[in-house]
Formats: sequence, C-alpha cells, structure tokens
Amino acid sequence: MNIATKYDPSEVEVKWYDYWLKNRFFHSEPDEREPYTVVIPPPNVTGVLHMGHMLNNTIQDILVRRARMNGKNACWVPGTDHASIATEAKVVSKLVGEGIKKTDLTREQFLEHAWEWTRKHGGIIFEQLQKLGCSCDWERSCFTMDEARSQSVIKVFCDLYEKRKIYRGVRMVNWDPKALTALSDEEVNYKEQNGKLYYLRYKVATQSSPEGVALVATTRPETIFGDTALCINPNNPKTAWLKGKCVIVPIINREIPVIEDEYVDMEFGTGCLKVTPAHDVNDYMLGQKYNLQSIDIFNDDGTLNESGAMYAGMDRFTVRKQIESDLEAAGLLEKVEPYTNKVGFSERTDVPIEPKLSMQWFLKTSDLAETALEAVENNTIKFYPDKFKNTYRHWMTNIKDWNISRQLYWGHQIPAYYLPQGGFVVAETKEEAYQKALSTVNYPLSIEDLRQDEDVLDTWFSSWLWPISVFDGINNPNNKDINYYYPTSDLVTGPDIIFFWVARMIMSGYEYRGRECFGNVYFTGIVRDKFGRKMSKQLGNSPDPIELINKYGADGVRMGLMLSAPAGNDILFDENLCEQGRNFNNKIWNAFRLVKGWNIVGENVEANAGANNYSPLSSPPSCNKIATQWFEIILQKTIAEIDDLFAKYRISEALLEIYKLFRDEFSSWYLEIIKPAFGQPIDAKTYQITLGFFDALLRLLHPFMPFITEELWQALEERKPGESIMVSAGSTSSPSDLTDSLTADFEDVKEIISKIRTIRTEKNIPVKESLVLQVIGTFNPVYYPVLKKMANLSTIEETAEKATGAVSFLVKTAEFAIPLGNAIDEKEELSKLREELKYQTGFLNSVLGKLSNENFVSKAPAKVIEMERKKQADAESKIKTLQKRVDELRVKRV
RNA sequence: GAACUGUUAGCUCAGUUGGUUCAGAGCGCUGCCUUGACAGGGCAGAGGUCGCCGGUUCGAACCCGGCACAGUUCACCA
Repeated sequence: MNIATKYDPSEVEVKWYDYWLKNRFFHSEPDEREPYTVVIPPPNVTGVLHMGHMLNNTIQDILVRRARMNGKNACWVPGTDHASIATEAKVVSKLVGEGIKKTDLTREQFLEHAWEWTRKHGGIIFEQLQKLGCSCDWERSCFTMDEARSQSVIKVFCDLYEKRKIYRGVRMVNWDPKALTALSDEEVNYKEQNGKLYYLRYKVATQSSPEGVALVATTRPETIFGDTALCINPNNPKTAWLKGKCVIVPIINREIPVIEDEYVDMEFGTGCLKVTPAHDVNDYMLGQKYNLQSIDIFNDDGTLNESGAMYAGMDRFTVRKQIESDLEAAGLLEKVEPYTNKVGFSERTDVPIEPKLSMQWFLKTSDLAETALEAVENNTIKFYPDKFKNTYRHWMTNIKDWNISRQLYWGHQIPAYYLPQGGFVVAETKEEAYQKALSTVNYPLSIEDLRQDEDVLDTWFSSWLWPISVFDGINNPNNKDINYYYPTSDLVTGPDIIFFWVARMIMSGYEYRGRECFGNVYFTGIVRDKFGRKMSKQLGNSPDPIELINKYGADGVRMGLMLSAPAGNDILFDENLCEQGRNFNNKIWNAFRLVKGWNIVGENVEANAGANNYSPLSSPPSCNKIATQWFEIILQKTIAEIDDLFAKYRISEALLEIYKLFRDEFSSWYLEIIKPAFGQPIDAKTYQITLGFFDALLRLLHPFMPFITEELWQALEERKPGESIMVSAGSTSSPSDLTDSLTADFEDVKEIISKIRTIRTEKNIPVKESLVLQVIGTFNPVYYPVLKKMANLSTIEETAEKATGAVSFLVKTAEFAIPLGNAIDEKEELSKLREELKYQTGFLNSVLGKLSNENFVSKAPAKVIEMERKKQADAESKIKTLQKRVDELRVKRV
C-alpha cells in the first residue's frame, strides 16, 4: 500500500464538500424524525469571515453534525443580515470615492447603489463557510431584506402598532452626527475621555449685586447657546444667594432664570448647573419639570445652527476650542481643569453621540420583557454558561423602550403614511393605508397624497424575528416548516449581542409563537490573540481565516479553535493550536496507513472474520485478545463521557477526550500491542475488530473534523455510492459485559511497562536489548504477553527472592525487579528507597493520625473510615517491602 | 459608583455532593531515541503553599465572612 506519509487536506476537502452537496446531505425536510434546528446568527451580507465567525460556525457545525448522526433531522438555516448602518456607511463611502454625495441622490437612486453593492459583495461569506465545512442547508438561505423577511417585518410592525406597543413621539435620543441617524441605547458605547472642565462666569442680571458672578463648571462650553436656566440645590448655602435671581449667559448675553432642584449635586464643581434641555438627558428632565424652553443649537451633522450666533456652521469640537479662547479674552473664563469623564460613542461610526430631541418610533418593551425574563429564569431557555443569566436579568428588569427608527435609506421603510392635513395611518401597503385613511378623514384624498415615513427600522427589528421568519412563520404562521422546526434547538452566539439580539428574539418568539424560540443558548467567547488583545485591523493581529485553512486544512483550524474554546471564556487564539490540529490529522492519517498496510492471515478476510480464534500466527494471540477487550471498554467509557460532556455543552473538553483516546489509548497502547512484527501478517479477527474501532473513532471525530474522517471512512471499507460518514449512525455507548477489573488491571500493566521504560532510560539500556522481569508476589499472568511485548522482556519469572543487584519497583502492593547484574548503583538505589520509605511512612502517619482521632472515627461515615483502614494496610505492606530491600542493600554494602 | 464572574503548574483551563496521596489535563519546557504508521513522531521527566487573612468542620482547592487583584455588564454629576 502506497499512501503519502503526510496528510494533504487541500484536494480532500473540496472533493468531499462537493460530494455532500451533490447528495443533498445538508438539506432537511420535515419528516417523522425528531427535528434539530439551528439558525445561523446572520453575518453582515457584505461582510467577510473573521475569526469570531470561524469559532461560532465551527461550534454550530459540530452540534449539527452530531445531531444528524444521532438520528435527528438536522436543519441548519444560513442567512445574512442587511446591517443597515454598517452597509449604508460602506455604500456612502464608496460613493464619496466616486465623487457622489448621498444628499445628491434620491432615496431610490441610493437604494439602487446599495443593492448593487449587496449583489457584488453578498454571498462571499457563504463560500467561506463552505470552505470551513459548514453543513448548512443552503437551499434555505435567507436574507433579512428578501421578500419574505421584509414582509414579515412590515407585518409585525403593523401588528404591534395595532396592539399599541409601537408608538411615535419626541424623545431625547442618541444621535449619531456622522451616520445622521438616531441610535438605540444599546448602540452607544461609553468610553473614558481625557477632557477639560471649564469654569464659566455667569454674571448676575441685577445691577445691585457688585460681585455678582455665578461660577458654572461644564465640560461642554459650546452648549451655552442652548442654556435656558441655571440650577442650584435649594439646600446649598453656598449658592443660596442666587435664589430668585437671573443670570446672563456669556457671549450671547441672554438672561436666564436661576431655578432650584435637589438633583444638583452640592459637592460637584461649583454647585451651579447650567441647564441645556435640548442637549442633555438630565437637563431635558429638568426642562420638562420646570417648563423651560428648549433651544436646539445643533444641525444634524454636529455643526452649530443659527442659535450658535457667530459660531453657526462650525463643528461642535472646533467651537469648543474657539469658545475657550473667546471666553478667556472676554474675561468670562475663570479657569480650566483637566477632567476625565465618560463620553458615549456610536458603536458603528465611533463618533461621540449627541443627545438630541427628535421624533422617533418606539417599541414598548415592558410586557414583552416580562415573559422573556421568566423563560430564562425558569430554564425554559437555558444559557451556557449560566452566568449570563445575571446579565440578562439585570438588563431585562431595567429595560427601556426601544427606539426602532433610523434615519437611513438602507432597511425596511416604516409603513406609516402621513396625511396631508396631519395625522398618519399604519398599514402593510400604501393601498391598504389609503383605504384606512379614507375612512378617517373627511376631506377628498387621493393615494398620491399619502407620504410614507422616511425612516427605516433598526436592523435588529428584523433580526429579532429570525428563528420564526426563516421558516416564514410570520407571514404564514401555520405552515409545515414552522410547525416542525420551531422552536429551534440551540443558538450559538457571542455574549456581546445578548441584548441586541438574543433577548429580543426571546421576546418576539413569545409574542408571535407563544413559546420559546430556542431551548439552549451557547455563548462563545471573544476571539483574542495569544496576548489577550482583541483582534483588530490596526494591530494587524487578526489572521485571515481562509489563509489559515489553506495552511492547516479546515479540520486543523477547526480543531485548533476548539482546543481553546471553553464556553463563555474568551479564547486566546494561537496559530500553534492549528498546527496541533493539523498534526493530529496527520496522526490519524498515519494510524490509518498502519492498519491498512497489514496483511491478513488467510486469503479470504471475510471467511476468517467469523473465526473465533485469534490466529497463533500473529504475535502472541493472547495480547490481541486482551487488547481488544480492553480497548472496547475504554471506547465505550469514553463515548459515554463524551455524551455527558455534550449534554453540558462542554465541547472543547469532549474534543480533548477524543484526542486523548485516539492518540494515547488507541495509537500508543492498542495499536502498539496488536501490531505484528515487521513483515508479519495479522489475524483476521483482530483485524476486523480493529477496523471496527477505527470506524467508531472516525464517527466520534466526524463532527469536529468532517473532512479527514470522511476521507478515511470511505477508504476503510468498500462503500456504496451515496454512502457517507456524515449520515452514518453516531457512535453510541453500549454497556459492556466485561468487568471494570480489566481496565483497572490494565492501568497496572501500563504502569509496569512505564516503570521498566524509565529504568531503561535511567540505566541507559537500549530498547532493543531484552530484559528479564521478576515478579515477587502476585500478578495476573494473563498480562505477561503484553508486558513482554511492550517492555521487550525475554522472560518473566515468578520468584520469592529477587536476584541480587536487581532494580525493583512497586506497583500497587506487588513488587517487580529487573536483574541487572552489578550494574546498579547501590548508593543511589538506597537513597531512592529511603526517600520512598520516608514518604510512605509520612503517609501512614497521617492515616494513623486520622484513625486515632476519636472525632474522626465517631463522626466520619463508615465508608470513609473503611477506606482509611485500607490505606493503612496498603501503606504498611509497602513499608514492609521497602524496609526489606533497604536492609538487603545495607547488608550487602557491609 | 453598582452588580456579576473569576484568581489552581511557565501559558490556557478542568476539578461534580467537602472525604483514596486530590492536587489534574492540553500546550510549552528538559533529557533520551535515525531502518518498518507517524520527527507534523516516540519514550521518559521536571513544574503548584489551589490569590491573601480569618471562620465552620473529625476533615476545606471546594462551604461562610473579610481583603487584594483581574475581567464583564450596567449606570453616570454638569
């Protein structure tokens, strides 16, 4: 047999992915089996794969493939998200590059560009996911702005409006002056900024006060044009003199009243707060309370408007600098201190947000949140790891209404239609809106008179319907798919979108299906570099996933990611892990080469397969019998463990278990034991059993490493066309009738072999030189052939007295010795023995200490005491043996 | 500022109901190994006062309290 010594994934991966597609193994249709449903967290339609996607989708694929092999009807729905702000920003900057301004275009023209952009860049990410091996049902691909999904969004908007859960109103919102849109609270990130605190002089308006200057501390001197009051705490003696007075706003010399409210912190700054109701949330609150005028001083793009007097048209930050020197010059600036505070930044455009009063659409969330919180609290929806329940609870109990309108073009346009003489109607289509309008107005109206709201909906207002809308369950709530696939099984996503997405899906799930949208949520960590830094373009520490796949193979990269991905912990990605993954692939590859390279005793394998005997022609038959029995047990045990780990979503641990099973138990022990001498054949029975083990191991590995496992599984035996490991039955554990004593004994066997190897290393004895092993005491002779083969022993003697000059060791309470003539260093041996003796004596003393403690004996459970007694007996026996050897050596030395 | 989570080997992490000498795994590290699957490998080995202080208990990595440090989320006073 001629197989390369190194596994080359490149051709293999393409070949099998095509094969899977051709056979439509990824496609799912409702049937009588139990469904297993996953909806992909839709990546941005024009995005490219990054390491976060790699991790997230690898986990999903592992879960989906495993469920499929376990007999479930697995359906993984892929799709993309229109990502309104991000995509619109990309299109805008692309147009800028072509010398086109967004404002020069009509809505329709802009959307044409956006669609063109989407068609050009969309779908790249799907190809990348395919390279990774993802077994998505591509025939079900969705896009949040395709027809069915758009219709769902509009329908839901209208429905919630009818239910009075959506309302329109003027509120203080987070305004993004770059994207020119309002944002929800969740889209604002607060960052610490090194700024300045300016102390401004507000002169008191009455002439009677000679030293009448109120000092006001502010971080935003440019907002003074919007000041409509000065606020003091009524209980503050330091500012009491200002009560009932008016002060003059610097530069524009407008007179504003001094008001009193306990909201003002007496300790902070000067105790005087300038109130700018149009540009600060708290000031807005004061403005409402005291009926203050609200002066908006900004244009939408963050420049000052005509209220800003001579600063009109200048950017807010330029004004801040300018006004500082102007105030200084006018003698109105008392001092400037360095100051750190937190400023809100737009998540998308990373510019400081501007609190701004504007007319927006909101979704009332309180009712929705209540049900959604309950579902997680009572574990109808389980979070892995469950620490995220706390985060979720906190948000859900403090939830505010959701601003769902965005002043953008790219997205679902709000289906509200304004009437010429005021008022509006909400309806799914313009035609419907017209009909509704006709019944409410008492003036002549044509359909052209209706003007649709210019705003679009927040992207998350479409994503929150995802688990329902991908099965068209909004438009067609009783269809076969939604009834079968909903609720979905597992959601795999990052904790960063727990509020944006997860929480809101849960809300919509209850609102529109009356039950949970998924059973389990697996939160992945953030992928960081090996130093713990976030991956970013600036740092250049974000590897290109496709390059990684080309270098290590998809299986290798998948394994590399999974080896370091405990649920919920950030993963520190290190390319070395992919190398480890690739190396493991190679290990499997070579194990396969070994097994398939053997010749089988007898010409016809099939005929021999049924034979119940391990052929004496192969190396010691009893070796093979023990090895196969032992490995069968180990395999079953590991399968059960892996089942358990998967049930707890401890996927990386499950992979590590399989890794160790294959590398240590199967390759290093099992295959080494049954391996025939060079050029010798293997008996048919052992061979068949080994192929069975290999098959089981491949099936266990398949969800993690789909490509190499398919390649080898296909080559393991003759397969029919259309067969595939991915639709074969998963390895299940079945109780073994063999007792556990075999595995326990086998661990002793390993230890004996290992100790003999250590002796070889220490005494510099070549592996090829065979040794004699003496057994003092009892050890089951059944295992002798294994010992002989693995430790290269010529003979094993059972003896009462070991040879002089033998190196001996203990395993459990049995003693073993390797006679080495005079090669042993008695002094060294003696010191080793004494060390061991000291340790055992110390141990015995601690045990005896416990046993002589009356409290322990009277209070500890009988089982524990019994165990201590056994420890005592074992230790005493060991000490006796050790003492004997020490004595022997001492006699000899004298 | 608040809440939550964490602190175990050089690194990343397991450690279930407190009970076997329970202190583990992977990686990394050290030494040895060139002809029969694999150097992308094998064999063997070294490495830890379980963050600190107290308490409960016959017994604590594990339970309780305090402290220190780190991370996450939320809030935010100009």
